Amino acid sequence: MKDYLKSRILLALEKSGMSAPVDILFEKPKIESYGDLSTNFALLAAKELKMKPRDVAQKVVETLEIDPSLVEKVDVAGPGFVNFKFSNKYFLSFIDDILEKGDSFGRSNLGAGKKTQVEFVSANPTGPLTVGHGRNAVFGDTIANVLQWTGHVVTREYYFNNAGRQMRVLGDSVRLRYKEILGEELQFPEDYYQGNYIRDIAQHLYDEQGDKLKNEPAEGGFKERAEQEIFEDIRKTLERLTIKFDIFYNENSLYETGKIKEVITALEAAGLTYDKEGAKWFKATAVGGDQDKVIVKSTGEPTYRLPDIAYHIEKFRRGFELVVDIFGSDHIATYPDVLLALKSLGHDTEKVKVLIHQFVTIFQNGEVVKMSTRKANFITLDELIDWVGADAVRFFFLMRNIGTHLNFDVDLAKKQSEENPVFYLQYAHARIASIIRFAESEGFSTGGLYAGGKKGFDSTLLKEKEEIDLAKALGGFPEVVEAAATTFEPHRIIGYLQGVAEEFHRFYHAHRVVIPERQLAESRLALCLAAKTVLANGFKILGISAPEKM
RNA sequence: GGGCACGUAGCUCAAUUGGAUAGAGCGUUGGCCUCCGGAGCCAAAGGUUGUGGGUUCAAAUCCCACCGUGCUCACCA
Repeated sequence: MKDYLKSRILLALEKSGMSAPVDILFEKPKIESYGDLSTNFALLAAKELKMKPRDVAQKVVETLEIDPSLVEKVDVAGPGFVNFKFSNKYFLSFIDDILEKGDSFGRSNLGAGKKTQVEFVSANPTGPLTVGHGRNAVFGDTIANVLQWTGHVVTREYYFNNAGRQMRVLGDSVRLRYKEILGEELQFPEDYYQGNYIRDIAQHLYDEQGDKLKNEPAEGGFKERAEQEIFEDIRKTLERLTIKFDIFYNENSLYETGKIKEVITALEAAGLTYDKEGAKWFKATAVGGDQDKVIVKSTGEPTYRLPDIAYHIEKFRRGFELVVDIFGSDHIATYPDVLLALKSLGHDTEKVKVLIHQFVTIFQNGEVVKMSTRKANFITLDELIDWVGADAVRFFFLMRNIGTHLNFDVDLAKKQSEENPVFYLQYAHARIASIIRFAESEGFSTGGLYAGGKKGFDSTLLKEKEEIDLAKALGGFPEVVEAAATTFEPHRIIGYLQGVAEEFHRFYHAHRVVIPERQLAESRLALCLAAKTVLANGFKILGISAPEKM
């Protein structure tokens, strides 16, 4: 529709001897009575044309030729907006389109098969996932969904490191807890992992092997067992949220295949490194960075930057045309160095999209709970799912723009679990399902409304305001999905679906669907089916369930 | 102190990326079930968009200053 209007406007401009020095863009006016679509090109072009905005608009409208069965009214308003009001016929045509496309309605080829990687969660296996990881996980998975719906070929990837100091401490924490189970009195260091899950792992080892491990060294089986159990927990937690990864990428492989060395060599060859105080530095200041950074410590161990750079080079080498990295605001200072190094090695960093989400602040008993994996005072993602359910967890994390600091009041979430906003949407879906069941029990065949490309209903029988409004809302879905993809903001889909649910409930309260006038009933059933389809497709993207009954 | 992000109704957040009268949910107040699901609908109250300047036809949105909050400034990841 936008393309059509644009071409007509360009034609009209030409006919009246004006050129368009600006792009013609459309938007939906906030106020319904202004029309269905609006453009401000006259306001933008006025200066260039040395005319009043309203005159430009007026002239174009006068010479505009538009199919009257699609557009009912065109007028000039305010300082020079041109408003278009569409016909009911146009809105009702959405119903046919939705029923025809079914569960693929909303898909597009915006991404044109672009090979895309979404890297998210990427938590090292040192403890259970926390609420903070939850935001990352749910957001990342949904971004991946949105990109898939817009025609990207997506790989979901989890990057982790099971080597290094953190993991050594983890293993030793388990060892000490194991010793405690054997009855040994000891001082458990404050900077070790305090969580009860460490005790659980130690207990499992004891249950299986008794005291056979009492002389096992810190580096031995304790660490391996801890990693294995914790990873299994992480995987299970993610699965509860319907999150599945295609690849778990181990940082170690970058060392084993010599990729780390290659990066050092490449940076050296580019003259971007120097040695100082026994460490190797990346000369970031030479390529626009604010300060130089260490890439190899004086101990000979690389800092996190080096594997990160190598990992991203691997992403490029593997052929990803779009690389989406998702992490929390605590990593805000780390990625510029990495991008800088990639760029100076000749890689196209435009392909990398870094999405940073702000922290989740947990309130419990009216107090802020500071989260730390090492200290045991964190709320796990599993607990949160137990309290409010997987659908609500996903929905809550997706409702808000990732740029906001999210306040999550656990007590409130628990208490209000039945009045959660997610239910408003799911209720609309379940209600439609119920209507369809009822209609079938009254002898209607909803399956026959649209079968094999043949319509079994007449949408032009729908004339009520609530019917038109609902059809209008439903037609906006593909555009919203595309907007969510281009802006990387899935919360737009939630706002949209709420509007759809609202229009549906309004329609439902104003008009009965299953009525004696058979043809009208069938048309309304088709409208209901279309609404159900849009809701279900939206839920699919968000990763929440579409219940037939509640 | 530097960098990044944020500040919108009592609370949690939106606002089509610079558009026309700033919107939802929760909470508050008042209505609506002979009827396909009342987990719903309708209505009301609630705002100087942190403050002060600037840019233009138009600013919650862009620029500057200040106030406040979070994250971050490692040879930890």
